[in-house]
Order: sequence, then structure tokens, then C-alpha cells
Amino acid sequence: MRQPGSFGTLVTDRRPSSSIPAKPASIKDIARIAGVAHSTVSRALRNSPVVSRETVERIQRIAGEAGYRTSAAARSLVTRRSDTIGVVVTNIADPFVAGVVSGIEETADRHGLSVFLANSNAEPERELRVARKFEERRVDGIIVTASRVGDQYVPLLTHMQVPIVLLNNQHPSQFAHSVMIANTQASLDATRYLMALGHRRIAYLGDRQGYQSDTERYAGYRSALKEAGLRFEPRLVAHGDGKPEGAEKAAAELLALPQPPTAIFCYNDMSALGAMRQIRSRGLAIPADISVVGFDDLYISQYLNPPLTTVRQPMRQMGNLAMETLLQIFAGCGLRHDIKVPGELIVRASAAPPKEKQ
Amino acid sequence: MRQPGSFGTLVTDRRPSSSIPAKPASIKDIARIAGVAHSTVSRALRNSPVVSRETVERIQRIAGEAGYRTSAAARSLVTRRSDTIGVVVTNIADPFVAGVVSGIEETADRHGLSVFLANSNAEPERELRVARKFEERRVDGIIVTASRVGDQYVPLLTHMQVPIVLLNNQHPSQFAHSVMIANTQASLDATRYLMALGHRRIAYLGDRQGYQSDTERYAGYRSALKEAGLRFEPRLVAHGDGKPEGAEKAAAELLALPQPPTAIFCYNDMSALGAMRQIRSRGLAIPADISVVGFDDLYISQYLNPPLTTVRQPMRQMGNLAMETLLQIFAGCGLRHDIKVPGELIVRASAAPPKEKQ
DNA sequence: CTGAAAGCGCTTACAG
DNA sequence: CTGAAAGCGCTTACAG
Repeated sequence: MRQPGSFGTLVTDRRPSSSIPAKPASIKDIARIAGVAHSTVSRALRNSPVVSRETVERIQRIAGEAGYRTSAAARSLVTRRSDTIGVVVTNIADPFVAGVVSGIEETADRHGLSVFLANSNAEPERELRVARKFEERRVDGIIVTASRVGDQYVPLLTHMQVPIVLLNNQHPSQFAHSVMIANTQASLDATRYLMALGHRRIAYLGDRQGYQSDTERYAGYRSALKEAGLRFEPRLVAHGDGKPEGAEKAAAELLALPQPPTAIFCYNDMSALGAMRQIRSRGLAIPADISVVGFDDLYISQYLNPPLTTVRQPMRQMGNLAMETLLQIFAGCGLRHDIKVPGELIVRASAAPPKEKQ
Repeated sequence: MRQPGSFGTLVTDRRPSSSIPAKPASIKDIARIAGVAHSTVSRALRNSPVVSRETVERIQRIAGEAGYRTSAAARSLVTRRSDTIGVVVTNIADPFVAGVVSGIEETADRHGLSVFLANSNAEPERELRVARKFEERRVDGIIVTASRVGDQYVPLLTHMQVPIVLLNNQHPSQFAHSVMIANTQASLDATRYLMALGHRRIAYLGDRQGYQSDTERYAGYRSALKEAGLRFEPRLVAHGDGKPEGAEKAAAELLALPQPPTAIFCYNDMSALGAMRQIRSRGLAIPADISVVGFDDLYISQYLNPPLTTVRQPMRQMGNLAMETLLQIFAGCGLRHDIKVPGELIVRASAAPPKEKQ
């Protein structure tokens, strides 16, 4: 609560000030009204079986009428748990991240936990700063999406006595629990699919800031090529920034090649968005002239023109999973959690057999 | 912090347990090491000018080495402020909402405030429940996006001594501060634009769950028609659900009309996405056969095929504004804040002159 | 079943 | 400039 009166001109519709104390009602206030000790109020409010049904009901009624609301801070000071978790994300405006956070919040809420949200803007220093802030808030656990914190930072995170689970972390870490999409498997599947359609000149449009995710998706692409006995051609690899802008430029390079690719496998759907725009701007048709496959399956991807063939990351479920992992750790499960979530290829209309056999 | 040991098998890389207490170090621990009173530590840690430079430095060094982290709960118990705000959103996975939250977090962080995030799923009861939870957490302020809380709930919200700012609230309220997009003006502009292109049969594809936003955008559409002396035709109004799914059906109705519209003004970009898909599925071209205009200017809208002409809501800035409003209230400004943010028409390629004069 | 007491980790008058 | 004391609003042994 702020100092009283900060509501200023809004105080019109208030009950008489006598019933609304400047400070919120405390357990002692309720005790005074009920004529019992404040410890009894404390018990009654939490339905302790040790206090008589009768007084429980009476106290709860009084508390309700007084608009009593327990002070989470005071309680957590003694219980040593805040019923709070901290979520640090690169950028909540990123639709993948938003999907994950939605899942985290969902299961956190179901278990009575509140969630702190902080953006790191993918800056390692900022990521650590907010993690430290969470430490002051004594969060019960921390979830970090796409952690950019390098090895040198990991010990710092780990030193905090708080359990941490990393979601799609961009630096391998042996110190934290993790939930990760099966990048390599999924991009292997996606590339195989393109080959099954008949493509032989398949490009990989990566994310130069993608760290581990990019490395693994690229690895899956390479494996598929190898497995099919296709020669790897370095010129068919270009790197954007994981966003439409950077992908447009990277796609431009690819399309300018003497022998351009007949298909482009993109690091993510955002990159696919940029690639598609670049392709169209050259008067080429998708998938008639060139196929495009993405990664993520953002909500909007099914509504693109053409609908995007892509690898689905079950963002919401991954968020659920990260939170459930934290809950298991809270429950005392000492095991190391490393969950690999399979990616699923969603076939839509942006990929088709190539025009001409090569 | 959880009970010690919950890290289980992860404890491998820990410093010797002597240096990591089960409880985090408190101000008293630091005081003991430094040989001073804990009140001195408290002052030194906050750079009180009243304590000697020398001891300040010594204490801060010791605290740093001990990995001391202040307890926000303990502090807020005495200061009566949590340096925390609560944000309740309909759904964080909605890109508009995510953009707003990004802006809120940005300016909150700049002022040292942490943000709690909770989804209401657009359910009024849930919205109130999370607001109540925020009350227990003694947040310094609350921001609600697209509040679904009806008039009957408003007093409840207002009774909490916490300042509340509503962003694009869906029920007019005289009890809370607000930041709103200028719906009527913006859709007036959008509709005028379509008329300037030569359209006479312009449809409005609304959101039947849109409450106030829908009402106002619809009003702007009607005003534009009236101002141009065009007769309003009820059949040119259809309602979806603010998402692509519902908009597809609504668009289907519109297109099935004996005299279908030559342009559709959509409640939001998500609806435009659905409308565009429906139009394409009928073999019609955008904008050659029919023009589409959206509302929001989501990040992806510029990458659609064709790029979407739409009204921009500066989501991030609106988030900034909502948070700044809260800060002003904290600073004691007693005025009622009702900020109207103008919408800006962003002309791209999804709208063009109609094929034939009517 | 209920109460008195101690304590969680801080801040802040009040003395010195 | 520093310390002792009180108190923020709770929970939880410990008595009765």
C-alpha cells in the first residue's frame, strides 16, 4: 500500500473512512474484534483443525467483513517461502516466449504460485541482474527461457539456493534442470521431409545469434543430408537474426546464388516470414518455385499465405513442463531433470515437390 | 528459499557447505562479521550519508563477499511498499497483450519495480481473484489490460487501496485511471481511407466479445459512413470473435451476400488474418477483388501477403504510459488520469481502389 | 481448543 | 557517527 490519500480525486465512491483504515487490517485487528488472541486468528484463517469449527467460522466471517487480506510478505518471512516464482525471458513480445510464459503461468496459478516476469533483452548482464533481483524477492524457483548466460555465469546462478530450470537454454549447462525442444531430431525430420518431396538443393537459413538452438538445428540438417548421401554445400547456408529482417537479407544471398536452392529450411517461423517476403519480392512463388519450412509453429503460421509447413514446438506445454519440474523439485525430488520435448512436423502448403528434377 | 538439500544430485559443484548457510545471510550475520550493530549494517547497505564512508565501504565489501541479498519481504514489511506491481492480462499469448506487457515491464524495471503477471483468460471472476491475490502481495499498483470486469465489480477493485490503471478496458469505469486507444477516431480514419479509395460497400467485421472496443470501432465506422452520406447497410456488419477462426466464418457470411462488400474493415489484425484466408479460399484476390484493413498493427502484419493496411496501436508505448501513470500516482499526483492514445493508419498493400465503380 | 511468547529480517526514531 | 529498542504482520512451538 502507498501512503493514504494517493487516490486523490478518486475517493468519491468510498465507504466512510472509519471502515477503511489507512493500513490494511491485520490479524491483530481481527483478533481485537473477535476477542481472541491473534494466534487464534492466524490458525482460524488457515482452517487449522485444531481450532473449534465455531470460532473458525466466526473469525472468517469477521475477517471477510473487514476486508482482511493476509500479508504475503509477513507470512513468507516466517515460512521462508514466497509462493512465488521468477520467470526471466529474452523478450515477452516474442510470440514463442509468450506462449511458453502462458503455460508457466497456467500451472503456477493452478498451484497457488504467483509469477514475476522480467525481460533480459537477451543481454547476459541483464539476465543476471534480474535473477539477482528475484533472489532478493526470495522466489521459490526460477525459470529462464533461452538463457544467454554463458558458462562463466552459470556458477553465479547456481550459487543462489534457488532451483533453476532452463527452457531452451542457449548454453549447455550441467548445473541446472532443463526443458528443451529436440532440435536435432526435429530438423532432421524437417529436412528429410524436404528430401522426400524430391529436393536436392536445400538451404539452411540460420540464426547467427541462435547459439545452441541454431547449432543443433543446423546439425540435424547436416545429418539428414549425410544420411541421404547428399554432398553438403556451404553456400547453401546463410544466417539471419531469427527475425524477419535478418532472414530477408540471408534469403537474398541464397536466391542470388548461381544455383539457388529449391527449398529453404528456416531456423524459425519468424525467419520464414522474412524469407517468404524476400522470395515473393523476386516474383517467385511459394511453393511452386521454392519451398519454405519453418520452426516453432507460431499461432499465426497456419494463417500465412501459403500456410507454413513447420516444426511445432508445443510452447504452452513446454511452459507447463518447466513449471511442473519446479514443483517436483519443491516436493523434494532430488533428481536432475533434463526433459527433451519432441518437435512435430506440421505439413501445410509452403513446401511441395521441386519444379524440375535436378 | 526452499528447504536445504532440495537441489539433490546437483550439489556437485558447490562451494564447501561452510560458506553457504542453509538460510541466506541476514543483516545480523553481516553485523557479527563486521563487529557493528545490525542497524549500522542496514544503513551502510543503503548508502546512508549518516554513516562514515569507511564503514560503509567495509560493510558493503563484507556483504558482497558473503553473498548477502536483502530480503524484500522483510523490508517491505516495514516500509509498507513492495516495489512491485501486478499486471493482469486476458492472455499473455495474445500478441497485442504481449506488446503492452513488454512496455510495462520496461518502464517498471527502469524504476526498480518488479512485475507480477497473471492471466485472467478474460473471465471476470478470475480477473478479480488474481487482483485479490495481488492485494495480498501488497503490490504498489495494478494494471489491467482489456478488463472484463463489469460495473458491479469495479467497486471491489476500487476498494482495494491500490491504484489501478486500466488499459483498453472493456467497461467504462469512472473509478480507475485509464489508458485507451482512440478507437472511434482511428476507425473513422480507416473507414474514410477506404472511402477515399472509392469503396462504397464497406463491411465491418467486428468482435462479438469485444465490448467497448468493438462498440467504439463500430461507431467510428458508422460515423464515416454517415459523414460521407452513405446509407448504412446492416447486412454489411458481421461479428467474429477477435480471432482468425471466428473472423473466417464472419467473412464467409459477408462474401456470400448477393452484393458482397468490396472492402472489409476488421476489428483487429487477428480477424483480418482470418478474413484474408477466407477470401483467398474463395479464389478472390486481395486487394484486387476485395480490400482488407485491420486494427493493431501487430509485428507480423507487415510481413503478411499482402502486407496489411491497418491502424497502429503503439502497444509498447501504451504499456510505458500505463506504468508511467502509476508512477505519477505513486508520486502523489491526485489527478484522475484518462489518457487517450491516437491510432495511426498504416497504409500498406491490402487495400486498393475497388475493381468496378458501383 | 486457546493464549503468550519468540522470532522471521528488516527500518527507523531515539539516545548517546 | 553508532547502537539499543521497538515494531512491521505474520507463524509456530510451548504451555495450559
